[in-house]
Amino acid sequence: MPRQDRQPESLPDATAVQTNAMVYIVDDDLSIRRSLLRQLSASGYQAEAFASAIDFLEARSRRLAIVKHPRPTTECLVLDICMPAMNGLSLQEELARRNDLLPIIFITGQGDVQTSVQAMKKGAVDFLSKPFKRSDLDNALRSALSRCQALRHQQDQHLDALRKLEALSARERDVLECMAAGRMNKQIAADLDICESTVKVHRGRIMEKLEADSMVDITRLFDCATKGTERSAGASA
Amino acid sequence: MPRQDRQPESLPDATAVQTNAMVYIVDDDLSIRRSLLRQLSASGYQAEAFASAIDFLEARSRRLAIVKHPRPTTECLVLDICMPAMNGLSLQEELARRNDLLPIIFITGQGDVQTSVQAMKKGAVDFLSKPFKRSDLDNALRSALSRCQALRHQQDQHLDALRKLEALSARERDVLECMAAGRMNKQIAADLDICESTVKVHRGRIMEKLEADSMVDITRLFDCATKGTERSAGASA
DNA sequence: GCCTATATAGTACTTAGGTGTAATAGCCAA
DNA sequence: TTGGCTATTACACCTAAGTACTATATAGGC
Repeated sequence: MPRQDRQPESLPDATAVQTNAMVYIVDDDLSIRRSLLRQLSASGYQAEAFASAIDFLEARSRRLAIVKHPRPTTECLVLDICMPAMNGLSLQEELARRNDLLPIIFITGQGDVQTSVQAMKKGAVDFLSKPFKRSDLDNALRSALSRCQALRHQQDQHLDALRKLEALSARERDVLECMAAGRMNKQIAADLDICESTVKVHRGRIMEKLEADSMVDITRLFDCATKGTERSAGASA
Repeated sequence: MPRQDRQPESLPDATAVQTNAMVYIVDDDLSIRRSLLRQLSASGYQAEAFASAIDFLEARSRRLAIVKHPRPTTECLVLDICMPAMNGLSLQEELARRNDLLPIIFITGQGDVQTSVQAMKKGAVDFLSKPFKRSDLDNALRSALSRCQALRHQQDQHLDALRKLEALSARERDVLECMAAGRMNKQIAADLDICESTVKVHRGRIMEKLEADSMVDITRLFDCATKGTERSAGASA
């Protein structure tokens, strides 16, 4: 039986991170937005500015609803802390609530220690006080976009694994769990109180549905689907 | 052939994090040290205070040299930023250079945003400005000790995997890599230009040396040893 | 009722993997 | 030089896993 081709599993190239990168700006100050747009453009990024957190969230919901799964660009957010209506920290929290892994660089006029620490604890990439050096922002952008790629790659793998597991029937999942625990067919049969030939049938279907060639593939797929989508930064409030 | 018993692979119990926990204090101000020692004691932690970063590093080197591998206690560091000779950030860097995963809670009198962000970017658990609420410190301690346990568990697994791989001969490692790539015996034989029976012999020895019962074990062990000891926090300067 | 998906079981056959024994050869250190 | 470790190959044997086909039973949807 011919197997499907395996995709080359391309890892992100660290040197070409900002190719086609998109940087969002959220700041209530028009002059700051203009200045950032200019600078980002000059540094070779695509950029889009929003005057409020609400505007940004709306645009983001719309965009994610349209393009859905295959998000081609690497992206990050440059976010002002102090804004009327909804401030930067609230926007950060809302994005986290939406499970949106968009990396955030905070910028602020009069930042205090407590706010900056709070932002960093919740996973911000950097926290720059105005006025900041252009190189500081560039470094932060590189870091943020690189993190975006890494997170997206990890999340894509996780979602792909989950999607495949969902294609299994309940019984097949039972068998898969036993397989991932390193049990042999006869042991699985005893565990589930069925006979070995049945286990073999399930196993064959599992291998087919999961597009796996070997127990190595099965183990990696299972572990990838099983581990939570761990946030790299400590998500303690 | 009877296999060795497998250890129960006990995961840290999140509710009992501070059992036997050790908290180190580094601050040049005697009154602060005394006050922290009192508070930590009252909260049920073991605590030890040092007047300078140098003192602490010396004590730590001595201790790690003696007890070596099995470090029984969960531990973290409460560290002042502003100290003569070697300040808190430098101590943080030195610990990172030593590959010491000790989680750090910074405390400071007159902290500025830049310093706090720098500390957080390098993986600090929290950054408290004096005077801070007792509950803030307690929360930070819980978070730090929990991170300590998680990191240590992860590091122990990684070191154990590496130790086992080192027991393999060069050729056995070649075969192991092919196995971890999901290759079959005949393919491995072709890859390494040896015959299949030889591959089987290597494979048997590998299973024995790695104390593995199945390809599931092999895959997990290999992946655990292969992945770098990733620092969870972004280690970008 | 018919069709489909699923779970179950059995049989027969093939391939892959693991074990045991034996033998040869190179290398290094006592 | 001898002894030990490693790598290699061969052969025989056994177990585990995978495949193919058939068959029965159940549940749900049209």
